[in-house]
Amino acid sequence: MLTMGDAKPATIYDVAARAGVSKSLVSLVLQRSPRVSEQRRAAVLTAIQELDYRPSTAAVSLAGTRSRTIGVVLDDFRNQWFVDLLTGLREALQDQGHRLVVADRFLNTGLDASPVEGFLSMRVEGIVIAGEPDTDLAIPASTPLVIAGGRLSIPRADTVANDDRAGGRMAAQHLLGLGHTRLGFVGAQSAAAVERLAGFRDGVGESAAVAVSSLAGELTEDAGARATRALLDEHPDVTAVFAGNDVMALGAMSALAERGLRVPEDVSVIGYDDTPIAATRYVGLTSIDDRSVEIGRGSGERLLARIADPDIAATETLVEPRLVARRTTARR
Amino acid sequence: MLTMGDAKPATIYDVAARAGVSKSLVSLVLQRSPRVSEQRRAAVLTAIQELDYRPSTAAVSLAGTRSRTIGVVLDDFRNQWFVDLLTGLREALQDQGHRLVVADRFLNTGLDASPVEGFLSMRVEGIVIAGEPDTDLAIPASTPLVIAGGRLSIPRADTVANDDRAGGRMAAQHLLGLGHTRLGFVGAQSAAAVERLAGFRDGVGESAAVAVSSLAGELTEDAGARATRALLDEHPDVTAVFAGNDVMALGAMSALAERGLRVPEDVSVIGYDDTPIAATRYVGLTSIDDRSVEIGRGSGERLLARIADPDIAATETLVEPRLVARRTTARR
DNA sequence: TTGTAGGCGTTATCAA
DNA sequence: TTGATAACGCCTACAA
Repeated sequence: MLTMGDAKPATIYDVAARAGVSKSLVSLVLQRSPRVSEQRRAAVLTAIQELDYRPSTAAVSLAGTRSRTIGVVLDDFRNQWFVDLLTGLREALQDQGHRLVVADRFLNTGLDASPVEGFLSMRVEGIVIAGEPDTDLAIPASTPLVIAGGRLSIPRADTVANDDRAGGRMAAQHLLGLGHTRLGFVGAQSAAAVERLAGFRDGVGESAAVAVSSLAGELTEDAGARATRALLDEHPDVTAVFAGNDVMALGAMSALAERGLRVPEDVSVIGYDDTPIAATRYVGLTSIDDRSVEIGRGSGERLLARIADPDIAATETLVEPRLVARRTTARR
Repeated sequence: MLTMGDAKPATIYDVAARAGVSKSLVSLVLQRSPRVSEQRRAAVLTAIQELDYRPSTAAVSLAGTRSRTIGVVLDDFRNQWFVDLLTGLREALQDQGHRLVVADRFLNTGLDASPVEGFLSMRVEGIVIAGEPDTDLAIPASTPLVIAGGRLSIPRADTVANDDRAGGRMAAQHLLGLGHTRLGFVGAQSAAAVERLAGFRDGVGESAAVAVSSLAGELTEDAGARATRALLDEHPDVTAVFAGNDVMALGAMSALAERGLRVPEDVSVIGYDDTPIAATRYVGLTSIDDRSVEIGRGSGERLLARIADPDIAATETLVEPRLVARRTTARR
């Protein structure tokens, strides 16, 4: 790592002086204006190099008409799905010259009441909320907003989310295709899980029996284990379990192991979200990929559209998920 | 979620006019100056409320002497250890009125050459680099810098990192305490792994035999599996395996399963980093907790000290790790 | 305790 | 194609 000495950051004045031009000229070069002679441009560019000049974002966004900044609110950095979401957002936004600023719900509490407050102070041009938005967030109607991956829809906000119902159907079809006829579902009373179950039932149709064990509360590993134990008590004959998400699927696998049931020889297990844990070879969990990259890209595009024209009608986009077959599901 | 109408953000002028005072007075109230009459303060505060006023961070940092912003560079959002690191950093920094801005190496590429470039443009007061820093990062000597969790030390940067050697010793003592005498290590040629192995050997001393299977390259799950196979081929009698990190430990467990060896009945396994995966009940991996929260807190404190006095000597802080015993290690 | 005025580093609007 | 000059929204002496 090189570390170069530098006392105070150079300003546009320094650059102008060194290049022997006016500050306006420097500004034009910075904005890649074509109406600058090659000669002057070169002079400015080398001055910038020599002085290690970097425009102050504060000054830029204060003087300019737009901040070129998008705020992304994550519910929790621990939920890894945001990684793919960001990838998609990047593709859609930063290539268009927008800067992404991410914060989880707790990042700057104490300074700002909420990450949204902070973003508004930064005069972001738009906000992406990843996941289920807090119901008490106060976002001015004038701020373009898109909910990525959440099911709760806000009047003036675009929504881009995984098609949970379609995912449920895919899980069903996968298991039916493997010859399973006695299926179980373990989940919780969350909006997503409810949709996934609905799709699952839909996909199963009359072809098989579905036993459901759904708990109130969180979709945790522990809940997955408890729900699975209850399921097995009631329906010891199930040969496949669809879990509301990957974490619950892990819990299900623990519970199955406790009963001496092997996965996938005795019971197949399928999760949802295709988290990194599912993708490890040690776990190798068959799962439904919610296509977070796509959700991110779609969210970014919607946001750009709304920034361009704030008055367009809000849309609701559903992204088709994809099944990733691994080691935990097998032919009956 | 409430969404309030608002066309253009209110400025300090609007607030001043509404409260019937000067902008300076408003500014004083914003800075919680005690030299303001209660009466005026109240008037300003209600005006702020009514106008939904929020100071522009751009204007604040441009006009003020300090940006009150710290940049945090993560190598990759997928490495979950940054979550705890941020928790520690928050405790140390944002309570002191500093705003945290996080970026991984790719977040704003295309706009800035690197996240560091972006931070310098924001005129951050300090930078925290999480993990191993890129060797070609150009950071002005005038910017306070601390490397959190990296072993590579930079001349003028403070370093706060996990004591890998101590962690290795702990792993050894744990296994010896459980009665194991034929130990294996699977790792890779990374700085961290080398230290961990050194500590491991140190902790074992003359009490047991250590077989090493260390590959070149990355510390991946797959490498862990390959290294473990090689280890078992050479030393089929090992009863415990210490892996360079949790991901490799997962690979080790896969390889053991392939050979029909049960964990922990036949072979104990211990990882390093105490990642979320290790903490799941399904995996239940005994691991060394590198105390990322502590590293974050320590990094924040060092950074504050360096911001207060840029000329203090750089320090190197080692944080004592902690062993977390779970299901994958058992008495011989 | 409160107000006035200048400046922070840019962009934007005019002239030249 | 270039250069003055006025904003942008706030902080900070300095004055009152």
